[in-house]
Amino acid sequence: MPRPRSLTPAQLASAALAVIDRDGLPALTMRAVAAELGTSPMALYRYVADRDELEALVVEEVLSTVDTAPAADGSWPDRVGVMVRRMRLAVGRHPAVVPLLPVHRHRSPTVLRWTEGVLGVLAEAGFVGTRRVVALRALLAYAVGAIQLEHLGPLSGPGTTTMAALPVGEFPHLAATAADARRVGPDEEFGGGLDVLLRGLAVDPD
Amino acid sequence: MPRPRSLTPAQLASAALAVIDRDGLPALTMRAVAAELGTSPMALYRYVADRDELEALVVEEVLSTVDTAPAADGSWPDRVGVMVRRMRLAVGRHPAVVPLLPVHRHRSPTVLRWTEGVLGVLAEAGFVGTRRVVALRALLAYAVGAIQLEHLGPLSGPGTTTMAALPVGEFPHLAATAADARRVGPDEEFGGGLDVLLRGLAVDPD
DNA sequence: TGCCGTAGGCGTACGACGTACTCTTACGGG
DNA sequence: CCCGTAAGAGTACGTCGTACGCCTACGGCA
Repeated sequence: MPRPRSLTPAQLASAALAVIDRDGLPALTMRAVAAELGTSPMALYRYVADRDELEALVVEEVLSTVDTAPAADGSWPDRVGVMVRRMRLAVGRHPAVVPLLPVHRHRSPTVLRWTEGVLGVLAEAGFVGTRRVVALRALLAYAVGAIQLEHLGPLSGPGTTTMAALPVGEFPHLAATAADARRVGPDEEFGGGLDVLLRGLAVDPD
Repeated sequence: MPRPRSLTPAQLASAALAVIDRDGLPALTMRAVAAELGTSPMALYRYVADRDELEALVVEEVLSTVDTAPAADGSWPDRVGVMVRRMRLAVGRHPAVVPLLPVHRHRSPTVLRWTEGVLGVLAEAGFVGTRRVVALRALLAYAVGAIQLEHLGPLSGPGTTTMAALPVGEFPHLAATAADARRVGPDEEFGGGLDVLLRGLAVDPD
């Protein structure tokens, strides 16, 4: 019988995401999101307990677009590879939220479903017990790390240029590798590393 | 002839690190660091341009303890493994700074020297061109991601317990794997994933 | 020995943040 | 039609980073 709600959590999430995409992560404030929705800052607290919960909503909004069904075709490394790439693609559409992912990852239902999907493929491939735990965590660690590296310090960015200009006497390999790195695109970088990891899983003797 | 400085950047860094270790990362404020040093907040701005630069100082303080000389003995995967583990050990002594690492990593001279060391071993092992770039980035991605996972969402933490209690109907593999995960220690988790990656590099056909 | 220029350190203050508390207001069921 | 309930707005407080300007301690020179 009371007054009905005028907003949905999804509206909150997409307003917050719009702010981030437009003005960057530091611009994500309760006031900015309220303004985006044409409401007052305090009204948001009817929907989220605090700013932290709003961030979690944003993370889930970004991740909710990934297909969590186990990939269907190909060898098991290919199938796992497809699932990891799906996660990367979803994040790539909103690069500015990257720093929020490691912090709120564990609260996301999508991550749970995605993990279940990956584990299903690994299980079919014969991974059990500790070996499956290690495989999953390695894939997760690589995905989290590589996505962050890609957006916080890309090979195409100024860091690489700086390294390429380093004194060759003190940093011979670094200077040479940085020069090489400018010719490696983000897809090649991510896919190359992922392939290395999957190959390692495939030959795992344990 | 002017008045000499009464603090060193190293003193700033270790005071900031003391604050973080004692009260956590959110407690890292200009005011708190100033209090730690018995000075006023604004005095810090004679040494750093802004809070960001203070964070960079903390990161370098933490990383400066890692031995960046190329590991000497063993096969090249063992040698690379030793260097990655050194990085993890240094970070492990100050877990609360983990969220700062991905952001300030590229400014650290220690990271530059460490990278040079790793590249040296990879070069001796025959890695050149794109293949060496991909190998380095994969190692970096794994290290960054695994260290974060370890401290932001450890296998021994509440997240794993929550997953173990998930409805078995909807998440059969996840529930089972989470139960297994409670028996995997952090060293085994990190080392296992690292070994997978190194094995993948060793069989890399390109 | 004394003074003076330089730069270090401090006090004050401002705007923006998250959010606690209180009041007002709009709705839907009797 | 009216009243109970919960939604939303207004106000305000404490904390943050840090801009600005003043005071002061020091080392070199007279």
